Amino acid sequence: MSASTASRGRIDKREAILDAAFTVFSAQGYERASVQEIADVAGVAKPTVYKHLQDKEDLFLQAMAGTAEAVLAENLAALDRLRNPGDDLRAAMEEAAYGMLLVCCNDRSRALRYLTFAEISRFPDLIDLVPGRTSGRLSEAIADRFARLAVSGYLRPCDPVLAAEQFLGLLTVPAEERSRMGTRKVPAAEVRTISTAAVDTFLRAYATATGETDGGRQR
Amino acid sequence: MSASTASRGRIDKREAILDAAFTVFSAQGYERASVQEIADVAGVAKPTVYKHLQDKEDLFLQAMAGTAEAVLAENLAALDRLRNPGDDLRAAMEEAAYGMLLVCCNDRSRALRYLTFAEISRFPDLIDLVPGRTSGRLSEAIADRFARLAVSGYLRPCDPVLAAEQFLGLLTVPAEERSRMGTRKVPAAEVRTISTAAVDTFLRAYATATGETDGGRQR
DNA sequence: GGTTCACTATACTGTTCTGTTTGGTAAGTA
DNA sequence: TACTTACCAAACAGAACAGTATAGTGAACC
Repeated sequence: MSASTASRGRIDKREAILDAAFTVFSAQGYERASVQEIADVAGVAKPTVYKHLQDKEDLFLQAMAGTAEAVLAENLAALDRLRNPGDDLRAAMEEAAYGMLLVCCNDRSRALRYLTFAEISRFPDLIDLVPGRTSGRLSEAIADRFARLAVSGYLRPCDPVLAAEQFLGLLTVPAEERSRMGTRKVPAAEVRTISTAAVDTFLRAYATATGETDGGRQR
Repeated sequence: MSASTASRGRIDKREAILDAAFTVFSAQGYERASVQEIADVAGVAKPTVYKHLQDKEDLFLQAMAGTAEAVLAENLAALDRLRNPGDDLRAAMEEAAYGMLLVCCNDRSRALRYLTFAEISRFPDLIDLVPGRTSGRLSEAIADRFARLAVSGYLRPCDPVLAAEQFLGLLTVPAEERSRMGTRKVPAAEVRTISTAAVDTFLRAYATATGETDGGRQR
C-alpha cells in the first residue's frame, strides 16, 4: 500500500490527468494554470502528462470537452422527466426544472460555463465543444419536448425554440443572480422556489386550458 | 500635426490608458495581456502607465470599474422609459426592453461580462465592482419599476425582485443563445423580435386586465 | 536473464513578462 | 536662463513557465 505500489492502474492515468486539469484550469484559468501543478494534483510526473496529451492546449480542450459531455448528460437526464408528463404537466415540469437547475448550480457546471466565457476568444473551437454541446443541445431538447406538448394541446401554439430559450432564462437567470457569481451557495430550498416560480410564469404564459385544468393559478 | 506635437492633452492620458487597457484585456484576458501592448495601444510609453496606475492589477480593476459604470448608465437610461409608462404599458415595456437588450448585445457590454466571468476567481473584488453595479443594480431598478406598476394595478401582486430577474432572463438568454458566444452578430430585427417576445411572455404571466385592456393577446 | 514499457524525479533551454532604471527631450514657469 | 514636470525609448533584473532531455526504477513478458 506504499506510494509506489499504488501505481495500480495503467491507462486510467489519462483520466486522472484530465480530471486534475479541469480542476486546476477552473480554479486558475488557462494562462495561470501550470502543467506542473496539474501533474501534482493528478499525482503524476510532468513528462507523463506530455506522454498522454500533446501540449497544454490539447490538455485544456480535452478536459473541457469531457466535462461538457458529462454536464449535458446530467441535464438531459433531468429533462427526461418531461418525456412522459402524465396527467399533471405542472408537476412534471417542476421536477424537470428543479433537476436541471440543480445541475446548473453545481460547481462543475458553473466552472465549465465561466471557463468557456473566459477562454472563448483564445480557443474559438470551444464554441462547438462546450455551449454547442450543453446549453445549445439542452435548448434543442427542451424545444423538442415543447413542440410535442404543443401538438398534444398542452401548450398553446408557439415557436418551441424561443419558448425553450425563454424557459431556460426564467430558470437560470434568477439562480445566477442569487449565486453572486458562484460565491454564494444557493440553498436547495431556494433552488426549489426559483424553479417553481419559473414553471409558474411559463405556464401562465404558455399553458392552454387543456393543459392546466386547475386554471393556471397557484398558491 | 506631427506625432510628437500630438502630445496635446496632459491628464487625459490616464483615460486613454484605461480605455486601451479594457480593449486589450477583453481581447486577451488578464494574464495574456501585456502592459507593453496596452501602452502601445494607448500611444504611451510603458513607464507612463506605471506613473498613472500602481500596477497591472490596479490597471485592470480601474478599467473594469469604469466600464461597468458606463454600461450601467446606458442600461438605466433605457429603463427610464418605464418611469412614465403612459397609457400603453406594453409599448413602454417593449421600448425599454429593446433598449436594454441593445446595450447587453453590444461589444463592450459583452466583453465586460465575459471578462468578469473569466477573472472573478482571481479578483473577488470584481463581485462588488461589476455585477454589483450592472446586472445587480439594473435588476433592482427594474424591481422598483415593477413594484410601482403592481401598486398601480398594472401588474398583478408579485415579488418584484423575482419578476425583475425573470424579465431579464426572458430578455437576455434568448439573445445570448443566438449570439453564439459573441461570434455571431445578432441583427437589430432579431433583437427587436426577442424583446417583443419577452415582453409578451412577461405580460401574459404578470399583467392584470387593467394593465392590458386589449386582453393580453397579441398578433 | 534480458528486453520493453510506463513511469518518476530532476534539470535544462528558451521565451515571456513585470516592474524599474537610465538617460534624454520638450513644454511651461519664474 | 534655470527649474520643474511630463513624457519617451531602450534596457535591465528577476521570476515564471512550456516543453524536452537525462537518468533511473520497477513490473510484465519472452
